[in-house]
Amino acid sequence: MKSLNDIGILGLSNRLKRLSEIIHRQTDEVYKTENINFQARNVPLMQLLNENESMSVTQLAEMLGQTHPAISQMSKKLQQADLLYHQIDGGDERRRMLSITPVGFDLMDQLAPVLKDLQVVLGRLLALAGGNLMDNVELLERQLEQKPLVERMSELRRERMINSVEIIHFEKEHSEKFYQLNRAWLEKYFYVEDIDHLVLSEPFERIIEPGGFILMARIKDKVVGTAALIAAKDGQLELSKMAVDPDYQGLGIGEKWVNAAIQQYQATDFKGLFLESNRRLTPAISLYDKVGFKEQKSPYGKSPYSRADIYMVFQDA
Amino acid sequence: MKSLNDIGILGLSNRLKRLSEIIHRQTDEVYKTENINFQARNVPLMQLLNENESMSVTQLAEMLGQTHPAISQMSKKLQQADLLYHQIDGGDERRRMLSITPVGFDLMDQLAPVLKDLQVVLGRLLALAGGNLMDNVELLERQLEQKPLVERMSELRRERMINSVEIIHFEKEHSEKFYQLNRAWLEKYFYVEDIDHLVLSEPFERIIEPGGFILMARIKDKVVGTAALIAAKDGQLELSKMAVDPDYQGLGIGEKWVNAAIQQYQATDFKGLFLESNRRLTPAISLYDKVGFKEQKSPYGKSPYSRADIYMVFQDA
DNA sequence: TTTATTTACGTAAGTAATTACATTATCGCG
DNA sequence: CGCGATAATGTAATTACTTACGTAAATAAA
Repeated sequence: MKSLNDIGILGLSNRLKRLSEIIHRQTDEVYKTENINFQARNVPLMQLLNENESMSVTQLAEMLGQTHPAISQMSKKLQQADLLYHQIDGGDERRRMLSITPVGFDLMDQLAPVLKDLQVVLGRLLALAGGNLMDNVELLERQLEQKPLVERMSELRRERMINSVEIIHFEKEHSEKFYQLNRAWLEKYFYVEDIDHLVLSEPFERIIEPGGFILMARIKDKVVGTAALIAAKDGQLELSKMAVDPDYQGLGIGEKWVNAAIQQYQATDFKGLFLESNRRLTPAISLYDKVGFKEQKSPYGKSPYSRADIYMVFQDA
Repeated sequence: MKSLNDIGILGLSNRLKRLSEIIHRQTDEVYKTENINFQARNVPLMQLLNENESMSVTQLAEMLGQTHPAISQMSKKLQQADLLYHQIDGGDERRRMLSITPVGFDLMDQLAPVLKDLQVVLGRLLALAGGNLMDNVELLERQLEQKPLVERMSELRRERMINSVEIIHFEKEHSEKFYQLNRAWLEKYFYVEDIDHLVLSEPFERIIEPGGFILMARIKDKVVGTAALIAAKDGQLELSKMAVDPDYQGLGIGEKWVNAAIQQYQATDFKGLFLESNRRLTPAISLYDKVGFKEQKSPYGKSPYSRADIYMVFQDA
């Protein structure tokens, strides 16, 4: 029969809980055999108060990694047992500063040698387990706090998606998709100008025949992006018609995508690569900047596209 | 303010629990964002059934490390949700074999890619944490199962006690204690013979003056054991009058104690060490054997002590 | 075969936490 | 200086377990 071990890491959480409970139960057992009438779960709280004289409920909750109701309820019971008492903080009337009573200190004194011994015993156990279990647990905790699983999951997918992007050359059957993606992009951010319609509806004639290129981005047979390298004056290429399916935006495809266009340019004899864009598209601009496009004054004067207000030239590294 | 970290290993249990809960909560969150209506806590159970077709409640409980009522309750809910069903085992009418329904399999299919991704993400996390967290957790669990904390604690104390035993030479002020310990021992196992009374009441005159030794075992100013090396015929020494305070018996003092006597013998010019005892005292006999005393036929014939029925001679290693 | 013990499972009750909500005090800002 | 936002606490309800106990089937012992 297959065990949870084979099933793997997902049982980790259960495992941790179980180990925690074993330690808990066994520690309780130790106190019992020592004739100390006290539950293990209260010990960390008492220890903190023993070290710190007096602390508020939320402070304790934070340090013990529990919710404040948990501490509130514990403190209530411990106060009933005359082990703790509280005073209202002078500065803040909401705050109840908890402290240990004389009875509580007696208990702690009684507990102290047992705790010391437990420390030794557990220390030895941990040494057996490589010694860094505590650190590892803490590390994991911090990591998960910084970046929760949900986020890590979407990162993984994003990564996978980026890896699965293929760059292919334009074929006749892509014409419609080319038109759709670009039109959708234009309508989202600007409006479709006459010159757009002209170029988009006849990509082969307007871009490829004059010596340019069109690259399509494909993820699992689905075309999700376009980019065109159009032959311009002075033997230069213009990067243009970059559009990505909205469903796949923000996934980091962009960078891979622009780099593919640059490579394509570098494989040709053209002696310059530039693009025109709009300052409003800050994510795009910063991406261009990142891969090596730097802003310059346009040598052409006014662009045929009214939306263009920035001119960037690729600087070979 | 001092944190739980400073307080140390005793917070381990809490830490583990907390980490477990974080993973749990975050995994739940992942399912939610994936629009899978399922709780993380049920996953290991479903996985086991997915791998194994059908299992009984107690089998599942054992493999998942939970109690059978927990599984019973879970299975009830999962059956209500039409994810599981049960059949009564042909061979054993008490046993309810749980299996996944078609609806359940659909869910598992839906879950599968998410689980795979989670596996990857957690795998990376664990790699960060050194990679052997799982093993360490498992190791600790096994260790604690084999030898619980209570036992480890008493081992620690025993160790400490053995270390704190001091061997000192007999002084006049020990006379009374010497008498008491030996008398208590005799009364417990046998009865006090006349010759005992003679020797015990005048230790200095009867043992030390004729060239023998008396060693006392002391733990923190408390004398807890006696042993005498009595000069016998043929230039031999007889180990005798070994008595340990009942409160300190069974703590492993004995061995240290006998070895001290042997060392004392070896520091002298006596050319032989033997003892007489009774076969009923099996723990003592096996201890003597362990440190190097071997049974022989008594060369003296009948011992002056009627309780003696075994004669053992120390064999130098 | 009868009888005692063990095993499989369920139900009830208890526990230690949680979330959700209510209350009151403090803070910050126009 | 008032007034909404935030913070500190408590209480209630919920949850996911646990232990304790009961029942019935299976097994071992007499």
